[in-house]
This record gives sequence, structure tokens and C-alpha cells, in this order.
Amino acid sequence: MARQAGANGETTARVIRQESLKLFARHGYDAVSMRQIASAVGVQASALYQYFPTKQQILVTLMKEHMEELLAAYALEWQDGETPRAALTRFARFHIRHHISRADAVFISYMELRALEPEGFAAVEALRKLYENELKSILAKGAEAGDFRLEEPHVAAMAILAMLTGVNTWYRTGGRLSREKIEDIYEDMVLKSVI
Amino acid sequence: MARQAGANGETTARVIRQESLKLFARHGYDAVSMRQIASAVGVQASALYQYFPTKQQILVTLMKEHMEELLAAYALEWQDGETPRAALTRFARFHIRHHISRADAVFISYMELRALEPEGFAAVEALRKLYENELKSILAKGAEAGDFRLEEPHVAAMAILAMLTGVNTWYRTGGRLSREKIEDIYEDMVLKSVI
DNA sequence: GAAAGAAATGAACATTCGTTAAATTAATGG
DNA sequence: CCATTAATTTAACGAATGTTCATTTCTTTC
Repeated sequence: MARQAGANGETTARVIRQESLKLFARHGYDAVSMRQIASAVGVQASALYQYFPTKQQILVTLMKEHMEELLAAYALEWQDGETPRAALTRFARFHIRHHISRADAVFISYMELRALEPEGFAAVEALRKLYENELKSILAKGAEAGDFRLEEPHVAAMAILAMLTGVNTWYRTGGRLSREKIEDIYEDMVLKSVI
Repeated sequence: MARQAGANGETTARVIRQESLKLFARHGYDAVSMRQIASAVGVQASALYQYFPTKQQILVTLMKEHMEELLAAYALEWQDGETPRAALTRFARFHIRHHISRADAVFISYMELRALEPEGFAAVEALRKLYENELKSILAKGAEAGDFRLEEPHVAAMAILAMLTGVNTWYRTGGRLSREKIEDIYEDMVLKSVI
């Protein structure tokens, strides 16, 4: 056989992304072979090279897309003229909501940074900094306005991001707590931690 | 050459641990080869098998030792009859202090869980739960006594641990902030988040 | 219905991997 | 100083890796 009936390039490309994401998250970039990805897609390893020039490019694509999706989703939520507290509340709830429904992509984006070659690393890191700056900006404004009590906005931002992103270490779909409830808990802790 | 002048088994074993820790933290378990480790130690790859039966056992040993050292260090700090707030303060400061001076081991212990085969995974996971339970116990007692306001002690414990452990994503030795100062900031945020 | 393009296969490549076995050298104890 | 043992080397193993290339099959277009 060579070409399957009903085969379509766009579909295959999407399935490659999908299955790579799952496999990288489950076993790690280095532990997953091109043959494993191909097998999950239902294709031979050589077929992957019609869509990605290297294995590394699959990873870079997944990570960049994740960060760009995150930034785009946050941009949709953003509102001008909010109080610092309202902005921080919005940020916390958005972060939890966005992250718990994308466990695999989040996992990869934090774990596989070291698997990136310099060029891809720089690109992904730049996107991450953009997102971090959204939170830092909220905290800095809040500190200036006297709404937040914090000596080191940078450290506070790192602490809050770590706390929020940590939700993925324990949250599993269909668990006891609803997404709303989890947002409530984290919002509460984040707000209190800076007030 | 075969045996080096002054060679000694105990020394080599320690150097293997040391260099493996560095390499695994820097590149990830799967990305590091036995030949790389051997080269860092200053020995041929086959010599490693005098000290560890498999590459996997090196990883298991490093992770178990890290968790056991953590539990032992915490046991030394522990004090009976403390108020929940004092206990939480002690926990937060201990966690920061212990973790920032062991960046490599901490990194591995969180990143390479998935590289563990079932047996080793279960052992390491059990040790981790013991440590988590120390914090949960503090939070549960504090909630019962009315010192802490939290509906979900489990979630709060996960959130606090993530926040504290996150220090290693940004902290670098010799930075602007002293260890004491960092402990102060995290203690403050953790305490406020549950009150 | 033939030509052109897209989608995929199958075989092969050099390299690297974890691991084993036999041989070799240095330190130790009588 | 000789025998033993500990520490390490050199060489080799089969298996797996990312990637390339020529070929084959299906779809679309004229």
C-alpha cells in the first residue's frame, strides 16, 4: 500500500500534532520515537517527514502553538480600567480555567524546555515572558496603588504562577471538585496572599 | 590502562551519583547516556556497572536518597505542641531553605517521575506522600482550631507546595536576594493565603 | 482516461544505545 | 614476593534511533 483511501494532508497533520502531544506528555520528548508517533497516527515513520522536517520541529510547533493560544485567549479576556484586585481575580480564574483543560500541552511546555535547541528555546521563552509580564503588570500596579502589600513583585508573580500552574499536578477530569469550585479556591488563596 | 593509581570504590560511587545528578538535571534522564556519565566521572561506561546494575537504578537511587534526606532533615526540625501558624511558618521556611540548595535533586525528583519503572515509582511516590502529609496535617489542625480559613485542605496543601517548590524555577545562587529574604517573602505569602 | 500532484510505503543508512564478557592492571594480605 | 581481590579497560552484542530516498498508490484535473 502507499496512499490510503480518503487520506488528506490537513487531517494527518492535525493527528500528528494530537498524538505527539499525548506521547510527549506521557513519556517525554526523548523517550518517544518517530516510529511511536507514526504508529499512533496510523502511518509509517517516513510519512511524518512530509509534515515536519525534524522531530525537534514537532516539539517546537507544539510549544509555540500552546503559548500563542494562551496569549490569544488571555487577550480576549483582558479588560481595561479594572481595579488591581479585579484584574488579579480575572487572571487567576483565567489561568486555572485555561490550564486544567490543556494538561498535556501545559506539562510539555514546562517539562520539555530543556529539550529545545537554542533557536526554539528562545522563541518559546519570549512568549512565556509576555504572559508572565501580564501578571507582573497587575501586581506592580496594585502595589503602587496600595491595593497589594508586596515588596518584591517579581517574586510574588513567580510564586503565584507556580501555585496556579500546580493545579495540573493533582487535578483530573471528572474529579470531586468542579472547575468553578477550583477556581474559587485558587482565587481566594491568590488574593489573600498579596493583600 | 586498567586500574588507576589511588582508585577507590567508595569515591567512584560518590562521583557517579554526583555527575549523574548534574547530567540528569541538565539534560533529562533519557537524553543522558551511560557513556556521558562515564566520561564525566572519568571512566569507561562498563565501569559504572560495578556500582549500579542498570541506568534506571542510578535514577532510582538518586530520587530515593533525595526524598529520604528531605524527610530526615524535616524530622530534625519538627517540634511538638506548636501552634498551627508557627508550624506552617516553620514548614515554609524549611521547604525553601532545603530546596534552594538542592536545585538539581529537586528538579529531577519532579521531572523524572515518569522515567521511573513501576517499582521505583511506587517507592518514590510513597516517600513523597509522607512529606505532603506533614503539610496536610498542619493545615488540617489549623483549620480545625480555627486558625486557618480553608475549605479544602488537600487543595491548599497542593497549592502551597507548588508555590514553594516553584522557587527553583527562578532562584539562582548569588542572586540579588538573600536566602533569608526569600524565606521571608514566601513565609508571608503562604501564611496570608490560608488566614 | 491519461497526466500531474499529493500521500504514503518499504528499505536502507550510519550512529548510538544499554549492557555483557573477557582481559588487564593496581592494591592488599600473608 | 606471591596470590588474591578490587577496579577498570577494551571489544563487542543486538536493538533502536532519526532521517533519506526511490517507489507505489490514490486523487484530482484536463
